[in-house]
Amino acid sequence: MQHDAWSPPPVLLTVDLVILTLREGHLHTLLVERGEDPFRGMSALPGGFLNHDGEEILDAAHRELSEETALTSSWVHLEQLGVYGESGRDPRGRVVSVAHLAIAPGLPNPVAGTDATDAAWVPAHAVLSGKVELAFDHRRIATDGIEYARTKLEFSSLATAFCGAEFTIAELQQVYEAVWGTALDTRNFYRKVQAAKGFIIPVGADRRSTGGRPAQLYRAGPKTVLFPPLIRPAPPATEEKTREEE
Amino acid sequence: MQHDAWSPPPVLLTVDLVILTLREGHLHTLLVERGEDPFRGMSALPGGFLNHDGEEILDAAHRELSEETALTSSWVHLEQLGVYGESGRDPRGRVVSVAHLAIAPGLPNPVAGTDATDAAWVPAHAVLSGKVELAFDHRRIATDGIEYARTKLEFSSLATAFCGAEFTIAELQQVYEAVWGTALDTRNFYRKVQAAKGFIIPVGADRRSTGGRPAQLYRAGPKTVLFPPLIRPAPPATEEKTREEE
DNA sequence: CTCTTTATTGTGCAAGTGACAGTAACTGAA
DNA sequence: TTCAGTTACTGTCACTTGCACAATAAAGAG
Repeated sequence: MQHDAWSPPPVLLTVDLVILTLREGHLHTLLVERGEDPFRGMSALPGGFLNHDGEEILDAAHRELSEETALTSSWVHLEQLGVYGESGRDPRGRVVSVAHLAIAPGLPNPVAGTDATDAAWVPAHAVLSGKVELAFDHRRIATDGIEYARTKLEFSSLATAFCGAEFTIAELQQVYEAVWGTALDTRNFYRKVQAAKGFIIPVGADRRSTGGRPAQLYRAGPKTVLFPPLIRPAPPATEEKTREEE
Repeated sequence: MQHDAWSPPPVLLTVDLVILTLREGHLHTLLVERGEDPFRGMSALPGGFLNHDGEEILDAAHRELSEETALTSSWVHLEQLGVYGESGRDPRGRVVSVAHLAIAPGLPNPVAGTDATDAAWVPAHAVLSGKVELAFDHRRIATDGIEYARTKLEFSSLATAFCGAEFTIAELQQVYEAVWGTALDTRNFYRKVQAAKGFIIPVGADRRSTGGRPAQLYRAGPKTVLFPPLIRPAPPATEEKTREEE
């Protein structure tokens, strides 16, 4: 039904990253201060355009990640979140962003990347509550990314991505507590993570010498899907008024 | 680090649809026969380029859906699946596809759309098993979409999207059995769906006059997340040899 | 040796799950 | 009217899983 002269409208593709890590027991995400003109000076998620026509999207995400964090690129979990392509989201024109979720253990202090004058770890709750303003629709992307991570912690071994190669069960529990923002019962947590076969496997004892009994060390197992899952406890019933009908 | 002359490489954006429905108690997906040149004559998922620079991605998906199915666009569940943008996936150049999952009740026979010479419902197992060849990476997209739907049936009220506005529990059970490809115990199914508050709510009796007792009619409730979830039974232990360590 | 700290293992009860059978409400034919 | 046929729904019981809660084990410090 189109004329022969019609050709599809080209769009520009960006890659944006929600990079999560744990710092001082709390969930943080990496934000940069924009040095280029749209929203210059405002906070934003790390990201950028494809470098050239043949660059793979996942490769671009890895590139942006190492530009911002100077990371070895191993030991990071990187995964696609979704597409954000609303027509008005970028004043430069039709820019479609492929959002990614990155998770890594105790990341070093960030370095300023190409398009960013500064980069810093910001507590997740500051983003969720709207305390910090983000450029474009990055607030939405970050919120979606954090919620996605929270859900995925229940059914996958994603939590081990927050830890180093070897970790204790107590450390793993701190990951869950930090990401979910809730306290967990230590005894039940031990039983659950060990019941999920292939989740974590023991290696050798350690003496973290925090003053107590040394903890058994574990490393991530082969299984990526958790069964049984670790169901996140429901938040303290807010307006849980379920109306009885008629 | 780039010169001022550098500009981001433009890409072409397509929208592809995995449209699922139930026909004769089995899961079907809609495939079209391509009438245009890349992969002309081969089966493919319905989809196409953005119409113009300002068209929203979700709107484009709705447009392609109605072009192919002549659907009222209400009563359809439409949701983004993910991005498929490998550089070699389309011989025409850098074409990035935003895959969508569409689910609708008992759809009418399809009509040939713009770029398709023919459209037909194909059993899902024919796609999964590779019995039908698909253009581009559409086999992968369709597989991901079906698996996504199967998983989401467990934790969300997605199954009601396969039914009409009003449905019986037996019909809902047929949805689960068709999508999962397994038989379910009717008594336990009744208990579970009614235990998940807000999943389905009763309206008034009906006489489906299939010869038996009339079935209570229900409509989809407000809750989209199912709790407790309806866990999909594990397939008959194939090579479930869990090795006991040391 | 005792106290403190952290790690790890048990125990009981309530709720959920799965396997299984019986009852209820209609239609249609004898 | 009765009875067979068909479909919709409800009930039970053994078993597993879930969560709340407490006790024990293994270090270091004095």
